[in-house]
Amino acid sequence: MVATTSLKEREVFGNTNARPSERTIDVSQSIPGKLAMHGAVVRTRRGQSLSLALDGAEMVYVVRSGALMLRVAFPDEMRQVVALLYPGEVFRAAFAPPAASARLSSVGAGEALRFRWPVFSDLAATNPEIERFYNDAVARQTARAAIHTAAVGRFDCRQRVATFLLELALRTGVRAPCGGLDFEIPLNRTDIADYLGLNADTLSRTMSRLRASGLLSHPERNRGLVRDVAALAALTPAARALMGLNGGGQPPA
Amino acid sequence: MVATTSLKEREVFGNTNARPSERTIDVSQSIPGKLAMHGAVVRTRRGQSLSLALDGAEMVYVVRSGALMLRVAFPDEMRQVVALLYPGEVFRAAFAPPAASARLSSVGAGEALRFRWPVFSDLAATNPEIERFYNDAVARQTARAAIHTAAVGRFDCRQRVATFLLELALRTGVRAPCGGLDFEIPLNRTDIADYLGLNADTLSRTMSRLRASGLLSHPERNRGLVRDVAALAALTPAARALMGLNGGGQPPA
DNA sequence: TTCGGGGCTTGATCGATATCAAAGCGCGAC
DNA sequence: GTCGCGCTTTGATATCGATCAAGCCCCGAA
Repeated sequence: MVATTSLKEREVFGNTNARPSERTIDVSQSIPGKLAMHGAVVRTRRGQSLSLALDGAEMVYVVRSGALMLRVAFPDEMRQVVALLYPGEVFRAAFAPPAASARLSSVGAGEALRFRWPVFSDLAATNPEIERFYNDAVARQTARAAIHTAAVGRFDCRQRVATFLLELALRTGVRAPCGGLDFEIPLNRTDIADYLGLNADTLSRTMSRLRASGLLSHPERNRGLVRDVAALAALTPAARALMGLNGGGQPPA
Repeated sequence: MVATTSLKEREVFGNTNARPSERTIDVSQSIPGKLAMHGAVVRTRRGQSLSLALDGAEMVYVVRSGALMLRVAFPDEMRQVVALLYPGEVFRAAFAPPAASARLSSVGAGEALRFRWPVFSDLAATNPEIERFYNDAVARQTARAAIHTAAVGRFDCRQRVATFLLELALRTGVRAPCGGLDFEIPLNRTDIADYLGLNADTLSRTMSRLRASGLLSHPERNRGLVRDVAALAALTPAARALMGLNGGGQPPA
């Protein structure tokens, strides 16, 4: 029930040498301070599952750093990562479909605030700032989900991968010395494939091609560097929509 | 600003001879009565567009009957119907991604309540019943969207079509004399294809095959009859999830 | 009645992506 | 160090669904 008071961004966004102010987006500001006083702080490791219910109560999570991932699974090994939740976004257990083996897990290391829904709901009802935060977060997430659905339903393989990379870069990237964006890729290939509705082999091939064409490089494992963000954006029809949603964070010239 | 008081379901769900009580679901009850006193009633015809903003104010719609459809479009003719909104569901303009040519339109004839978001938001803040209605509707829609995303990303053609038909049947169907479900199909082939992320030709072929196998029949144009709902459900991995979401409405034996 | 048009269906073909299989690589255990 | 395992990459092949094109059905107009 007691919250940590200050959040050290650099710890959780990987040990980049960029100062926080250089991050493309800084949403941590938008999480109302009062929330931290009532929620339990959960520090997550990569892959860790977060429970959707506790003692019969529906749970709510507010992402502070890192990212969460909602995956649903159906019979016959069919899995789909339905959403990636970045800092400032909110997950309520009722967002997960029933009877679909929904699992909420952490992508990389991070931190979230956890509440029981009845408590959170009361907080929102009595505090306009929290109410507004929740409603806005939900709306933003819904809009991002719409883009994701369209990508998965209509884009070809390269467009999907470009969409994913652009989203990650805009969300979590830092300006690299060369002027591009440097970002962590906290998902493994299988998870990315599940997010994009692709086969892992096909995904690997596609990323190899992007690397071969010079659009993408891997300064180190689990890290991506896009030198020419505009060129990457040109590969996905959703570029403008993504930039619009990501707080207009540094639209590449 | 003045609302109609009573809603005649039979008018808007097609002229079936079923009594309302026989409908699989009746969500109209769950819309708080107070909402109707503050919202403008919009009667919609098939294909009619609903504006996302009016005089600079963000709009909200609450579906009372019929259905709404949110479509996004990207360059190169890429369209995706991102969500179908059934009675009792809510749409806020901020749910639509920016710069993605989002369009909210009516599917068939129906009725919706329209609000300005600031007004709706105030109503919710001061009225717990409305607050709860909104939050629950959003959660339910998010869960349905998750299933839809998974279907579009992972299911093959037949599974997608089966999912769509089952969803429609459970949502809007009435028990047919033969024991199956009879329902209106208010979308044309192109719209269904856009919803499922399929080509219209492929969709047509798939539905033909379902018809040939006896699972589906068209008592009349724009109407579907599924005699053996369980057999249809067996075709989609999402059957259990859909039934879970649709208020447990008549899960076929 | 014929005509014309839009939506739907169906067939033939092609291509993108899934699938299967093998090899490469990184990394921790020992 | 070496082994072994899991993740990733790459190649060869199969397949499902998109595309293109023609024909059909329904309906309204003339």
